[in-house]
This record gives sequence, structure tokens and C-alpha cells, in this order.
Amino acid sequence: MKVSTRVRYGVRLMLELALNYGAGQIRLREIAERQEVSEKYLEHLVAALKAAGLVRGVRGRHGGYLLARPPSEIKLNEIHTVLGGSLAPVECVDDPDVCNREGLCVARDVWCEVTDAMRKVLESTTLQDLVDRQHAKLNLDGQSMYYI
Amino acid sequence: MKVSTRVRYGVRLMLELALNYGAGQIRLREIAERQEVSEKYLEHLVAALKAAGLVRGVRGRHGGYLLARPPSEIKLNEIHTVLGGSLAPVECVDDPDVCNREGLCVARDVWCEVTDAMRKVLESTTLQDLVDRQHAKLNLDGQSMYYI
DNA sequence: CTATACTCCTACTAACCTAGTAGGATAATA
DNA sequence: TATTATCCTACTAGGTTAGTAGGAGTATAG
Repeated sequence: MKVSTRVRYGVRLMLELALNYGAGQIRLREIAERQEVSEKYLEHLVAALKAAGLVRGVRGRHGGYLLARPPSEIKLNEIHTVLGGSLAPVECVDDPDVCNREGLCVARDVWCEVTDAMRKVLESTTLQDLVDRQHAKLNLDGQSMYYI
Repeated sequence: MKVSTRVRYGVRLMLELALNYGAGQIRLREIAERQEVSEKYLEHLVAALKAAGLVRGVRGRHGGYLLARPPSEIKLNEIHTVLGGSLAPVECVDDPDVCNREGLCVARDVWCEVTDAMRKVLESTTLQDLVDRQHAKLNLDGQSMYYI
């Protein structure tokens, strides 16, 4: 049930932009270095995110990328759709007609339930949620710093 | 988020055995024909299921396979584990140390939630559930037959 | 006006994994 | 003892993913 690195990197990329939201654009190279991922590879991902209207690019010197919408209005679900396609673990969830078993297949029903379960999680989580959690974790970490 | 055909075929194969539970073994060829899948391929799957103790094989003439336990005691979760490995969509869910971000990564938290959501569905569904649903569907279908 | 530093675009490739094939050994039964 | 099934090991084609390469377009600082 693996998720592609496109989605994994993409989520982290979007989180970086969310953390920077309101402070202008941020260069791809910066993100690439922090995430220890090839800048060239991130270009592909961010291009798809841009085409989907999730981010905006600012060209030229001191350019970069920024979220097209507030983090609270971007669900993880959307990021997955753009970079990973459908959530459906099997084709027939999206398109029942691929199989001649059609409405009689109980296995399909289960895969639909699995899909819904995943979707619920990813639909109910926004980038803002991640930002909040990140801040919470960093605060906890900051406190523990006193003891080091 | 695709699931492998191993798991897909495997679930359907196990369902066939569940539908036949109590009526002795069933030949792989029979299942292969009904599912329109290569018998040779199913051999691989059933071998794994056997090694995991989910099915038993009866060798020799008139041999075949049967469930090692009642359908009500076999969760779909187990089938997935045997044929598809871990449910985790990213490696760090099972092994947090693969990434140096460790406890600070909020993305990982989300993947954990997704994993749990999937697991809940697959853990709460047994082969018996599928059998019951299948019967229900066939009954409905039987009724609609009168109108055809 | 021009050098710079970034986004943006298209094409290619290596490596891996999955799905599936092949061929036969082993075992039970009629 | 012939038959019919499971069982075992090795191999392979093909598709997908992850990642690279090279350069064109564009806004800004100086």
C-alpha cells in the first residue's frame, strides 16, 4: 500500500510553504536543501502543484513559490490527488465496469471502505493542522532543550 | 496507493475457500478458471497463505485447498499482511528511524493515521463477513431475476 | 541595460518491482 | 501403477518510479 515519493516529498514541500505563509515566496533550492532532496526533482512536483492551482510561482531573481491559498484551506487530500492520483487501491473502486463482476463483488466493497477511511483522514487534515502540530512539537522540543 | 494483484487475487481466492468452507477442499484450477486468473500464478499466492497457516493443502488426486480456520476467524488484515506485507504507506510508519526527522515529523503522524484507518477496516472485516455479504447480494440478485 | 538568479519546460534513463511463465518434483488415491 | 493434484525453484518481460540533464524564459538588482 505504498504511497509514492512524489506524494511524500510533495506533502513536506507544501508544509514548508505553509510554515512560510504570509512571508512571501521561498526558493525551491532552499526547500530542496532542507529536505535533502534534489532540486530538479522537486521542480516536477511543484509544477504539478502549480498547474493544480495549489501554489504560485514568482519568476526571476528573488523568485520562488508560495501557497495560492491559506494553509487552512488546503486539504492533504488535494495534494495527494495532484501528485499521486486516485486514492483507490484497486481500479474498480473508481470505475466499477473494469470488472465483469460489477455489483456482485464483495471484495470491491471492502476496497471502497478502505478508500473512504483513507480519504476521511486526508480530507479532514489541512496544511494548517500540520503547521499547528509542528509548532506544538517544536515548543515541546524547546522545553526539553533546557535539560540538555 | 495501489494494492498489488497478489492481495486482490488473494482476497478473492480466500473468499472462494470461505464460500466452500465445511465442504472439503477445492482445486486451484477451479478457482483459477472462475476468477479468470492463471493457475500457475495462484500457486504462488496460495503457497504464501499456506506458509502463514491460513490455508491447508491436500495433495494427490482429488486434492485441493481449504481454509485452516473458520472464515469468522480470518481477518482481511491477515491476508494483506501475508500477500502484501505491511500496510504502511511510507517506511517510517513501521520504522521511525529511517528518517533523521524522527519524532519531529508531522507528516509521519498523518501517514500513521492513514495506516490506522486502513487497518481498522481490514481488521474488522472477516471472511465470514464477506460470505454473508455475498449471500445477501446473491439473494437480491435472485429476486431481481424474476423481473428479467 | 545587463548580469544574475530564479522559475519553467521537455526529454531521457537507470533501476526496481510486479506480474506472470516454465518445468518439473513430490505425493496421494483410484 | 497411472493419474491428478499440490509443491518447489528459477527465470523474465514489461511497466512504473525516481531521478537526471540541459536549456529557455523572465523578473529584478545594480
